[in-house]
Amino acid sequence: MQQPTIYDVARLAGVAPSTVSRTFGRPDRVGAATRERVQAAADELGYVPNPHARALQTGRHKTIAMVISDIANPHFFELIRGAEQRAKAAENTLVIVNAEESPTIERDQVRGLSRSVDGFILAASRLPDQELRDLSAQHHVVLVDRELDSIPSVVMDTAAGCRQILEHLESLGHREFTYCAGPPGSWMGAARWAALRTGAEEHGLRARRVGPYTPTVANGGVAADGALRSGTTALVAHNDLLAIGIMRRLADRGVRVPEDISVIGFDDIFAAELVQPPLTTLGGPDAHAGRLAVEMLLELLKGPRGGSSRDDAEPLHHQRLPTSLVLRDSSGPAKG
Amino acid sequence: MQQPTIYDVARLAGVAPSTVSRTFGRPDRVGAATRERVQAAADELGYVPNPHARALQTGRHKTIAMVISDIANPHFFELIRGAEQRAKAAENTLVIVNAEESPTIERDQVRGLSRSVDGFILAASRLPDQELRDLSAQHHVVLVDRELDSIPSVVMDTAAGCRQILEHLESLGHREFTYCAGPPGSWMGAARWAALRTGAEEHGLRARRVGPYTPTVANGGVAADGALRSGTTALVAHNDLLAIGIMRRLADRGVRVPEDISVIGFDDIFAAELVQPPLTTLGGPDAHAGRLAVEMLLELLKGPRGGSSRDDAEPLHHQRLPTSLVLRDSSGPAKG
DNA sequence: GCAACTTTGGCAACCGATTGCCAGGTTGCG
DNA sequence: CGCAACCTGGCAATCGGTTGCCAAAGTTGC
Repeated sequence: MQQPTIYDVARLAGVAPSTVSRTFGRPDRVGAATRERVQAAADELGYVPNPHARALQTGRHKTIAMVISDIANPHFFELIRGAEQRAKAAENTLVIVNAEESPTIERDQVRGLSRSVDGFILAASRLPDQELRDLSAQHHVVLVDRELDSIPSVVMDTAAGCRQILEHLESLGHREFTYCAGPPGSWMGAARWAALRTGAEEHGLRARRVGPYTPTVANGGVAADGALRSGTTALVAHNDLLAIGIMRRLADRGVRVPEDISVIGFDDIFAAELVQPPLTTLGGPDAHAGRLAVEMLLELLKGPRGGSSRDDAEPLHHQRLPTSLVLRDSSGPAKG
Repeated sequence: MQQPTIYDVARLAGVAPSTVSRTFGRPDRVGAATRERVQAAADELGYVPNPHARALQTGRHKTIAMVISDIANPHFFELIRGAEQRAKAAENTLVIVNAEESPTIERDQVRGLSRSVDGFILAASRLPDQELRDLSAQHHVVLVDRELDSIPSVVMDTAAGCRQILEHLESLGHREFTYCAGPPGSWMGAARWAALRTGAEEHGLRARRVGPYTPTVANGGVAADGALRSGTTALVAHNDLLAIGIMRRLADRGVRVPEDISVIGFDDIFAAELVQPPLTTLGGPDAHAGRLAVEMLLELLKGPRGGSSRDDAEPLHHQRLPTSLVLRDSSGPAKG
């Protein structure tokens, strides 16, 4: 039960505790022979350094927290995967916590972890701007799927992505579309709508919006009904989950996809190609985003606050990753 | 940047650090007036206790780790959700780590976290028996989707569940079926096969097995081909992911489901009802399992080792949760 | 052969809490 | 009025490491 400490190791190896500490922390500060003796003793005892004791002294935990707005959303899988890989490569542990789409929970989780981790990656944070600013003033923070001031962030290139969608719709002969909005707190949702609406004109499209809806399959039903009333030929949903829910409802109501109406989602979650018809959706390099976010955070941790040279630091700040529209069967020529 | 400590609070409130500590830890040991002064000072400074310093002294972290064999498997969503809820109710934080289906990674994750958490919940652990025994001798461990010796565990009632599947197949007139096995390290997989095979006879069924396969959609292709060679009328897959992959391959090869062949999965992941045809699958109370696992672990943490009265502790040890077969369209009458 | 320099390893302070023990001040009761 | 029993709150040790500083030992150069 009781784990061995440096003192146990020191006694067994016949050296001082400080020497044991150095053997691990600064091996070059210790003679080769001694180092081996200590190593042997440590192995024999199965010594594992106590991260808390270390953190207490050094202030570094080699741990970073990733707060996910909704862990049940498959969109975050690859993000988590990528982040974990990168973290492990840097010998940091990544802990994942779930915010359940609730700002309150998110806040609590962060508070609770604030002394236990070196920094936070907030994925699709639902926290208000000001709170994020405060947070990033006190802790090391990297945002994913959200951009704010000069807080480092990595997002999918919404503008370019939405342009792809608009082009796609235009080329299929659509004259308008309806956007089924996500939750009010979603920065990504707002960005998507903004990009779609402002870009619509150039593509000769009229943009409408319904919602907001909580983006789950279950909520697709309401969203579909809401959108149908507008008599549109194309639906763009806040994300794939919502899009899939919409398609189910459409099928139930006898509306054919894509013959009667086209449906397009965001994220390219793994279920997107499994549903019937397979969903056209805007995907992005999620795993890469995860890796990048960790990398930026690690970078942030090196230079205490505000990079060395401002010129250097800037380009890292806001990363926009290229997206790609995955064409499947849920989008087709406009009816009529 | 620098977080306030009890010393800061103590100075501001004009008391000794120990009094500040007591204000939070043992409020009744401190006078009402003093308590309020301290509280006010703490609030003003935004004091948050440093969990490491506390852990160093008390040995308790109020944190429990949940190791998931593959975080990309939707099966674990609800488990995580339930566990998180229960943990939060007990004011513990739950950290989730991913083992990526690899025993090595799992081992590393556990080692790395061993001094930072009070206990582990291992979900679908891929570690060999002996290692789990060692682990549970040194730490507080609760198993999910696996049973071993007297290590506390919560699993779905495989035997009963498989009986349901067998009955279902029998009633549809099937005379045999093929089981597409999961990874070799999966205890659940072994348990499922064992239950299916031993129960087959009573239901007048002949059981065959192909595999093992890594249970992903992508691997369903090989599994389908392997199973088809056996010329079976029904396929039972290790889990829904594999089942979905199998159905895709079958569709590609022009085999109709369920007319030509029935497909049944395990877990009832959210995609199961989205695919075409919707998948018949054996589901269980995942969220409940998560809650229960945390509860058992908390219980374990109270009594250091070996409960108070053995009679009390025993019934808690192995929890088997009832499963239910969700009938959808992927299973139907045997061909011919 | 001796001064100057470099290794090597020990001492002790420190990180931020918790907690056993003790002292001073109140209160209660005879 | 005196003494015991409480109630409060402070002192100081402790948890398990890290690290600045120093001394002893070993090298090197002249």
